Amino acid sequence: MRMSELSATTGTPVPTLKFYLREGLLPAGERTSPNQSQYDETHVARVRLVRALLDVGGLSVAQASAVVGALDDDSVPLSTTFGIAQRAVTQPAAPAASRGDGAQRIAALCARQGWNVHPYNPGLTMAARVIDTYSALGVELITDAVLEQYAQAADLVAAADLEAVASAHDEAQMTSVVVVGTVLGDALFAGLRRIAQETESFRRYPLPEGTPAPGDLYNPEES
Amino acid sequence: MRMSELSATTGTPVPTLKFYLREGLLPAGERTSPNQSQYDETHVARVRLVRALLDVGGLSVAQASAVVGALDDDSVPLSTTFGIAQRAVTQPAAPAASRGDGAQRIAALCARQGWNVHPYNPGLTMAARVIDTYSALGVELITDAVLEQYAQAADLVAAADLEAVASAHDEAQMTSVVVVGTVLGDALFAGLRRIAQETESFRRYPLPEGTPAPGDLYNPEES
DNA sequence: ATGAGATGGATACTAACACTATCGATAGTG
DNA sequence: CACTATCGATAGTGTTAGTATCCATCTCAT
Repeated sequence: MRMSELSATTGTPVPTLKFYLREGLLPAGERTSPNQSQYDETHVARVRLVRALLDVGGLSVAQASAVVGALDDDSVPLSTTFGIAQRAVTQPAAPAASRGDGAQRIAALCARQGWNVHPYNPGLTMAARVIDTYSALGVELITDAVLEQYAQAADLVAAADLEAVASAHDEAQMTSVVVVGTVLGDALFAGLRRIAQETESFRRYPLPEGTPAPGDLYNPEES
Repeated sequence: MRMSELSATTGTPVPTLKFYLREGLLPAGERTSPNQSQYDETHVARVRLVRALLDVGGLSVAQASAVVGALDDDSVPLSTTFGIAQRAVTQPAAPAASRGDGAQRIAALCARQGWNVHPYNPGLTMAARVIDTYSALGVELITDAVLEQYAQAADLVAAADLEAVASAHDEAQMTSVVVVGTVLGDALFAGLRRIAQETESFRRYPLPEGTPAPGDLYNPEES
């Protein structure tokens, strides 16, 4: 398969493919002559993966590059692949930026949940930062009860994630599922959360008669 | 309070504040003369909110602008504020882009979960798109069982979200909690999910003796 | 075999985004 | 009354994610 065919198959312009080659997102094809290369199905899959990470997962090119780098490195045991994928997709927060009690609250939550996690896990910083941000905004409604309910939900999702990983056919697919799932799972859950929020919102606060439905606020002037 | 003091209090440079004023992220102060304005605590809070949306929530300036716009518009009933916040923070996906069965699967999931949601809810598109993306990547491991576990988790989180909203002191704070919670909740859950994933991963796949711990893969050369 | 079109590699350019800097006219302050 | 601060406008900067152009091959249909 030549580059134009790779472009046609994936719907990605040739200059963009060249860009991905330059950035290391896409491995070079097999060179058949000094300026000819052959691409195959793995390249098609890789381009689709990259587009998924960028478009759906919202990663930057640099982050996506780190992710596919982890995918290509099969020397890493599966147990640690999560960490690599997580670190790749989680932007490193300013380390000493959080001077709130977020870190302690998250640590206490981990203890209550029986979570045993490495201190470098980026989720710790991420969650602590959010807690601190709530405090800084004066929103003190994120009680430990709320936090624990989030934690239970996280346990549920993590169990589902690992279940999906476990049902993979081989080690290579497992790794791929881990990496893809880490990124796409965030988006999937965010979408479901929005649906559940709306349902729960109407359950608690039914619209009075005659009030415009929320869908009527859909702004068609944006299109 | 003058602009320099607002800048000092929030740790945001004066030119940036001017930029936020231009972009409508920050309302103008009370003008005391043609070129003097007074700012108050509401401006301090607003700047902190904007920084939280941008830095922690990862929103763009345009998205943050839409969010604070929804905050400022108190003519909207609370029941629909979620929808506005959601639409503001969810990038509109290409509408006809998904030709997979993601939309049907999500619709079926909603039916099973008893979710009653407006068709314009951005979570529907978002989740459907993720499902389609999994399919396009050849990862067929997101079974309905996995999806349902995600949905249960989403219910849990949504209930916690609405619980937090319900405990707000007044309508204004409620709206604020809705908007902030929609954005920060995604980040909070993502962090907790990473922690739960690592815990669950080690539970299922314990490291063999002598294998480097995942934290040892923490790459200090990045700093 | 030969000319139209594609390819690889290099370089340069562009649009969008989030600031950042400068300017000129005025306003408040010691 | 010097001096800094402010407002509003305009312009410039650095980063990101591509696009575009060139050119010396290379391929393939005639």
